[in-house]
Amino acid sequence: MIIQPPPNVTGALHLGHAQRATVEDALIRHARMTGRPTLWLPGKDHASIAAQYVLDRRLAEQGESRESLGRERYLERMWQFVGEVQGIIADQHRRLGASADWKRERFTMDAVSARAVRVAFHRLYRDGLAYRTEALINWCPGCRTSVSDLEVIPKPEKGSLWTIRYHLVRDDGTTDPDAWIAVATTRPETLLGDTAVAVHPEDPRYRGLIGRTVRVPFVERDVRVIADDVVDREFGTGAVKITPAHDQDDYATGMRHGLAFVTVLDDEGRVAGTGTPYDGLDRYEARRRIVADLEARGDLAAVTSHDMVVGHCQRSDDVVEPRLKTQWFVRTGPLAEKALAAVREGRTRIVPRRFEKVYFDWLENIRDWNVSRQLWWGHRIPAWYCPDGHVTVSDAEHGPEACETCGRPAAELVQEEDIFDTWFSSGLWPFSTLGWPDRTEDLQRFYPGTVMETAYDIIFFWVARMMMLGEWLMGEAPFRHVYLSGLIRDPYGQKMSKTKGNVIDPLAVIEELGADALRFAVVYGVAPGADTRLGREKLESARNFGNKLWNAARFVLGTRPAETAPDAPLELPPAADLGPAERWILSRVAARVQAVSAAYDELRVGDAASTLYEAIWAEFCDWYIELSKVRLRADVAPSQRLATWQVLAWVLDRYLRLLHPVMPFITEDIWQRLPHRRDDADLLIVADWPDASAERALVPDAEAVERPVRDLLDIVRGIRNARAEAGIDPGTWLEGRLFLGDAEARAAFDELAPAVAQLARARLTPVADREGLEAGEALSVVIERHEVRLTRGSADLARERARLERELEDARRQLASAEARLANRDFVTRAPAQVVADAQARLETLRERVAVLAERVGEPA
RNA sequence: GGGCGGUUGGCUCAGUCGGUUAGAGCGCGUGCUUGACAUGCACGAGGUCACAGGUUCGAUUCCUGUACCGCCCA
Repeated sequence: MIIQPPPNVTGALHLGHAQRATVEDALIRHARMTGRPTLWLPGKDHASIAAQYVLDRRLAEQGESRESLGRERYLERMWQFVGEVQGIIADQHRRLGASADWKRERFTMDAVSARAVRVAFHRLYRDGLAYRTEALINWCPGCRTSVSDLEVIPKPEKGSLWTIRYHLVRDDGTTDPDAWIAVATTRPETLLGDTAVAVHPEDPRYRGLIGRTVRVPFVERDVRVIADDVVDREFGTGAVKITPAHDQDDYATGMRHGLAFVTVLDDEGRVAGTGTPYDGLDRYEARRRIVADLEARGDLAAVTSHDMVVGHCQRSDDVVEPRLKTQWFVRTGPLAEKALAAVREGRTRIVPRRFEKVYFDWLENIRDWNVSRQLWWGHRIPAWYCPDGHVTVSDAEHGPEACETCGRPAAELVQEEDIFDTWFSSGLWPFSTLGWPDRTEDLQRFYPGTVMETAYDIIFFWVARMMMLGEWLMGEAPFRHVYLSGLIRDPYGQKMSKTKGNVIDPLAVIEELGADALRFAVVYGVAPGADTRLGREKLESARNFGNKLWNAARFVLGTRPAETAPDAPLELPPAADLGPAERWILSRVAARVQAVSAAYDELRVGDAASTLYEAIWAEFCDWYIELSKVRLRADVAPSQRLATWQVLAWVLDRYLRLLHPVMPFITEDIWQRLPHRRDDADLLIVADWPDASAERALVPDAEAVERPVRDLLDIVRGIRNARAEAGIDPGTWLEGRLFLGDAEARAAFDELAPAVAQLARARLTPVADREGLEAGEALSVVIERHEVRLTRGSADLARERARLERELEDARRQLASAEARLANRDFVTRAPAQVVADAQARLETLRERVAVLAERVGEPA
């Protein structure tokens, strides 16, 4: 069960979505094939700020604005706009092959969500966790709303540090032109809201000034010099102005010292209410004027350039201003405690594990959650105020019937103008999508979910909030696993962005290379929490892989023996008709089924993809298909030809099933053309997942089955290498003799001789012992306990000798190292017996190899 | 300032509980119209596993420190 973290309703599919959707889809498809009940619930998020930002720009093009329309008409336009674009992202997910339950698609602004928001807030209010107060919040003058701490992006900037003189006030109320305290500030315009000057209590420079009164320029406000040990004596002059209504630290200082809080900026970031000529000026214009005026009156003591960090709005990039505002807050302490416990107790696991620390740190230091936003697009806070100042919070669709406190009728109540932070409704998503607060069948069946997948940069926004609200309102964490994916970057490790122009559009990739290629490329080899670099090459190699699979399927389908009935079911031949190569590939398949199943179970989709790439390309195509060609030839007994083809079809069927979650289109297409078992489903998407133990039961002893064939394949490789090194044309057939060092390999060769000959382009006559190899000057290939001697005069014998000498030298070096190791008494006595035994066996093999090679080269061993 | 992650062939990344012989893809070189596939096949070159110490019979792997890169938080 997976609830899709809802993408922004106004957005378009980007690679991050594509990657997450692919992982989620692969997990869901795997679960579906294993017969588990699955639900993948898709949705869209209304994204207040982002949506308003987009709509406002559109409106501006038409010469309209939020203000000119008014709230009601603005919202009409928004719904209209959302109606136009809301299908886009879902369609794009469909094109990617996302097998979500589209009938249940949900939207954070639909009626069910709206009700969930009201009920949740009412519950929190009743539980004493929602309250309204005036507090310092982050204000974005561009978006004209408060924003979350997380939406304020600190950016380093070159600024200035202005040193300003505040003159001391004499007993007669006039200022002393010759006595002042110089304060340093990066935001001189805020001096209009200063209500104190602070120095460090132990700073000898200012000890005599503590308690004195100074006058703030322009507003002519008299404020005291206070002592507070948060003041950094090293910064500037060691004296700072205190603006409690416009600075986080000053706010705290103001609270400690009981200072006045004077607001001097309005919603648009203009100076307001100061009674000075600066009123109505933009904050930066006011800054310039104030600096100039200070200079004119001789109170600007110094200006120095200053490196600083300034908070910008994530959405509009405006500089965020701290401001006092009356807002609704959610008390996070009790919520965070539960959310922390769920992970600490292992009820929810974060993958990869190291992100648990990030989650803990954040929740342990969380501040109360400011849920009010001064926007229109979103869920309006269900709080009503009566003329006497009473507050009524209601979860009823049309609001309360009367004031909860004094009973005044609804008509006299006024609803809160503000809406909820988008993340409030997102936080309810894991259960609001299932019908909460009703105890629906879905809710009982599918809550909590299995996996929540999202990018790690969104752990606080989504994961933490869903955890808090799920624990509190449902009494249970909303998911068992939190899977954090990494970010997709360009081939140089840069984040993709439109301004950099390095964006890859997933839809263009789907057009050109196909959805399967895109899916494979974005999951191939990726690990949870690790960023991925994606470029053209990787996309093309994913496309090539699909092409390879397609061609392999063409081979299998095209070599179907005429004897097989067209509707013959997929089945394996009797064990007696299996050759060594067939047993080998079946054993390899069993290992892959095991590995891929484990990978999906452990959410390692990237590993599943890599494993299959290797299995299908390097094992099935490069070796088994090549081996099978010989056994499909017309001169082979029909029963064996049939058996071979059945194995080909069987293996292809297994790999199609294993690959289906990642590449659903091509696997389904091919699978439809293959024969099936009698009890198979009609569609691969709902076909059975292969069972690892059943596959293994076909060829129980993996090592006994695989080793002889592996040895023969190594011999083929060795012969190819020797030929190439000796400069023999690859088309030339060679004659040779083959000595095999063990009975298993000999038995395998009895059956595979034609295939080995074909692959190595060499007709090999087996001999009983090494003496039988003597056949004049020619190529020698020494593999493990086996040896091949090729008689062919066209070889460049000097090069052949050089190759053998190189091999001999290499073998001697390895032998020396093995001997040294075993000569070490500490190793023999302290290392585990198995390791020593392995080393011993290896030593023997190397000795023999050195002896044989030395003899071939003509040197004494 | 605190925390996290990374550093492995030209590039991108794997590397199991520490076992001596470190893998893959791309790129590169050589040769191939071998009847599934040139989006391909075969073969090959290329790595003192960032650096310095430590633990160990043995370290790419574990520990400490250093350098550099990236990210998160304040």
